[in-house]
This record gives sequence, structure tokens and C-alpha cells, in this order.
Amino acid sequence: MKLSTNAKHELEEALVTNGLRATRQREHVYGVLLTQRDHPTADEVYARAKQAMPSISLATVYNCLETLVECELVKKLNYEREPSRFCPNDGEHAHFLDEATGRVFDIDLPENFMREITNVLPQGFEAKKFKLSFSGYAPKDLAGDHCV
Amino acid sequence: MKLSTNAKHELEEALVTNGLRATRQREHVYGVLLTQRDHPTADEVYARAKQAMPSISLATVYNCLETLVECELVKKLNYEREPSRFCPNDGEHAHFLDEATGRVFDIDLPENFMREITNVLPQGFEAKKFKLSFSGYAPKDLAGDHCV
DNA sequence: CTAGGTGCAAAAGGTTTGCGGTTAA
DNA sequence: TTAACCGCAAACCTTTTGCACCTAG
Repeated sequence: MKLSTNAKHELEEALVTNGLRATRQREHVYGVLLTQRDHPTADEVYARAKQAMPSISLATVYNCLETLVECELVKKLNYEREPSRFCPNDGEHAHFLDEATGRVFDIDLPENFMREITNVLPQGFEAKKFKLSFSGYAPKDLAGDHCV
Repeated sequence: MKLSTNAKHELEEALVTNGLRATRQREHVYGVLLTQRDHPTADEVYARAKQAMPSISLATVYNCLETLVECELVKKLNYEREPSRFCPNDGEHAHFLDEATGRVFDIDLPENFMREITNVLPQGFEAKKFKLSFSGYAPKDLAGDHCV
């Protein structure tokens, strides 16, 4: 869960930029997300965070996650109304939900994908964000670490 | 809220196909969705449904909506964890959330869009469905009935 | 007749919040 | 020093469920 010096600086900078403080809990929660990139739910983050910081509370985990999302260091994924899942923000990508296992995979998108995809919008619509997700069946023999 | 004979037959057929019964409530809820295509939440559907059928309950509205979704006559939209919204299923389309007004617009997609978009998937991923949504600013002078 | 549907109220489940005590700057 | 943050428990809000009654086939 230990943050690399790089990641730590990135976090501190992002927090300061947003007028927020660097705290042990925020750093630790961010570390949890960077360590195992399998789109954990808040509950799962809580369970992992408690291992090295037993006193952290679920509410604090929720608060930290929300803070990280606001700083755009973390993305919050929603599939239907299932519990939200969180992943470090590595730029633009789509998601693929494997209906067989429930795992979520990141799908890299080509350069300029946003510019191209917004071509489907009628004139006058100004998109700031888009979300693209798929569901179906993923290859069965995919290694766990593809589940980024 | 009165269903056209066409829509009524479509509904009955879809229900029978799924081994379900045609009931006044299901018919009425479907009528509500067809009458005003502005992506209402379950609560809003409930409020509209009660006007002509005061005895209907919120639980029944939820049940009917779920049934209609199962029959693929209706689509359920989720934006973040806000209340789900419902619209008649007019085939493949994306959605655009206007951040200024909260309204949701349907975006028509070109022929074969699904085939093209699934090209971004690595080999071995078999997509059954996709979801595409945008958020940003819609044209301000858009008529209400574009809010399909 | 009877399996399935409805209505009510209560529960579930993820997330947020109020508050008293703590901590980073 | 003090505004921001944490931990706890209770509240919130959408959605689901158990159960008794009803109704379509």
C-alpha cells in the first residue's frame, strides 16, 4: 500500500490544487487503489485499507474516495445500481464487464477517440465527458492482472 | 395514457412470449412511458400513473417497470447512482445528459454502430451489449419533445 | 380453480451526514 | 491556532421483499 514517491507527490499536488489537505487516510486509500487495480468497491477498499490501518472507518473511506474522485486522481464506475467501483484514473478508457465472473476489464481506446465518438452528436451538443461500457464474455484464460 | 391498439398488441405479445400476464397496471404503466417520453424516474412514473389509476402502488410501478424491462419493451437508464430512468425501447441509441437542466436526450446512432464500436475490444472479448452516454451542454433552445 | 399479480408496510443496502474529538498547516 | 478532517452511529433514499388478498386464464 506504500505510495511511490512519485504517486505521493502527484497526490499532494492534486490535493493542494483543490485546496485540500494531505492526510494519512487519503494517502493510504490512494495506495490501496494503486496496489491492486481490480476495480474494488468501497467495501473492498475498506477491507484492504484496514489491514494496514485498522482504525480507519468506512465513512472515511467513502470520504477519501470522493475526495480522490474530485481531484480526478480516481474514477468512479457504476454498473446499473450495483455498488460503485473505483480505479486510479489512467486517462480515457472504456470498461468491459464479464458476465461470467463479474470482473471488470479496462479497454484502451485509440487516440482521438473522444473527438471521433462525439461526431454522433447532433449540432449544438457540447460533450464534456463520455462513458462507454460493454458487457458480455471476456476471454476465459485472461490473467488476473489484465483486470486493471 | 391510453395505449394504441398497436402498442397494446405489442405489449400483450411480449408478455405472453415471456410467460407473463397482461394486466391493467402493466398496460397503464407502459402507456405512461409512451405518452411522455422524457425518461421519467420510477417516482415520476408513479405520480403520472396515479392520475388515472389512483390505487396503483409504488411497488407495483417498480414491478411493472421491471417486467417491461425484462420483456425488452422498456430500457432502464442509470446515471451515476441517481434514480433509474425509464424509456420505451426504440432500438439502439446513446444518451446525453444536459448538465444545465438535468434533462436527458436520446442520440440516434448510425447503422452498424455496434459492429464498429466493438472494434475497440481486444481479441476474445465478446460484447453482447454496450452503453454510451455523454454529459455536457445541450442546445438551449431545444424543444421539449426532443427530450425523447 | 390457482398460479401469478397487486398493494401495503417494513426491510434492505449502499451512501451520506451530524457531531464531538483530532490533526495538518 | 484553527479550519479541515476523522470516526462513529444514525439517517437517507431508492429499491426490494414478505404476506394477505385479488384476478386473469
